[in-house]
Amino acid sequence: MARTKDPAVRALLLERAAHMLRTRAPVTLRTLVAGTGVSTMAVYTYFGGMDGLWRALRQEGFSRLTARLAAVDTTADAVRDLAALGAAYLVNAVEGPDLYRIMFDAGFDLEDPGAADETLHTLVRTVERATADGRFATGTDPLELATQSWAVGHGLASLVTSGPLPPAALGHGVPMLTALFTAAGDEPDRCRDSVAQGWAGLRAAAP
Amino acid sequence: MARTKDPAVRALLLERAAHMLRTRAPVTLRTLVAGTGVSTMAVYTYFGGMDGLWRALRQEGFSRLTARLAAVDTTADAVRDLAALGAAYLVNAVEGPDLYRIMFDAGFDLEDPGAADETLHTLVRTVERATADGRFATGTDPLELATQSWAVGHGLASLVTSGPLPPAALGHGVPMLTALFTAAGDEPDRCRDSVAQGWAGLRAAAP
DNA sequence: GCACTATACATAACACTGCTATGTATAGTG
DNA sequence: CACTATACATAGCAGTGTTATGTATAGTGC
Repeated sequence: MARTKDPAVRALLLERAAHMLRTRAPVTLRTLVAGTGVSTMAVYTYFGGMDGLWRALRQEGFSRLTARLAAVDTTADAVRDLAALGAAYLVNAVEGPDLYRIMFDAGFDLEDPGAADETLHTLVRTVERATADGRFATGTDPLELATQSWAVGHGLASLVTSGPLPPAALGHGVPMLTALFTAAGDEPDRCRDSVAQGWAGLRAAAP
Repeated sequence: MARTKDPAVRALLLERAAHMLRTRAPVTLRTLVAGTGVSTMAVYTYFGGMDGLWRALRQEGFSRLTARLAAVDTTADAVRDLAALGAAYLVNAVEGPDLYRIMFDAGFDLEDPGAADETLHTLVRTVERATADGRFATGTDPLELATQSWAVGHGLASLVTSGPLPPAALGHGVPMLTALFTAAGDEPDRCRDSVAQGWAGLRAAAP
């Protein structure tokens, strides 16, 4: 019926935008398309405008985060895995601070609102596994504990990437998660070990 | 030697900017001065440009936060006070979400970098008091626990004001702080009581 | 008291932003 | 193969923050 869109162009613009964000170059309509050969109109045909580009970029951020969390391997120790997920979350944030910042900007409107839920769901499932293994009290609400773990991760990631806290502050994740999991019923010493192990698998989370 | 600046103009612009932020009106150079009688140049003489205005606005955000925390009354129960400070922090964030968001934007460059430290120091002093009262273990690092409490507060505040979590999620602050303080050595039941009491003084924190 | 000067402030133009109206070439379809 | 809907380029628009220029005025040395 007519010319069809080239998905490669969309991917190129998205990749270039992410790169410019990483190198702290100002991402504007004209600077984005400069050098790519495509015209400014491409942004409108593929994203419907700059707002659409930012939305797609937020989506991209969640996709990368999801991939990061999926790369964390599952072991017999669910509490360890939970800590490993937390560490992976922080690594993702500090490696792409600008992309991470954008993910939580502008009223949080995404192309696919389920993307954030999926991230949270990974945590929920791991909490359920830990509870099934008898690590947490039987009455534990998985969504509640997962949300609290997320808040801890986001709090640290945000304060570090924003500037007020130095990168070393990410280490607070260990005692904080340990406190959270212990309060949920895990045996203190064992919990400390599990969290420490999961935290050590911090490098393994990088693809 | 020459004409002197009128501090009232500066305060007026700052107040108006904060109001426009609160009412979600776009804050731009021209919309800011529109109707005030002053010209666009005023922004440059008083703030050196829009960047300076944003910096001053961030400063204003920290000032209001500091005032909020100072309004929290000190009781004999330091752990209760610590929870009350956390609640006040959250109230401040949800009552002025846009101002709060700005506080942690743009690389965190403030006019007075000590403003954030002062906020944190309020928490540090309260932790020290709780430790002196025998609530926390003697080896407790006040700055460490204060920072962790801040991370909890900021994590919740940020996720709620950004959208992913509903306002009701602020209630997670109770179990989270309880877990943190219990891990620091406080007796679980007593801690729960203290935190609940501090959290109840949530309305009292409003000036 | 007064000329002098440095400063606050207004006006207008500048380069830039995202966006849209218009025109053109082309890929898919009957 | 003609036709049409669509991708895309070009150019102009209103808006942004910033800066150059001019003017009036508040403070200071005499």
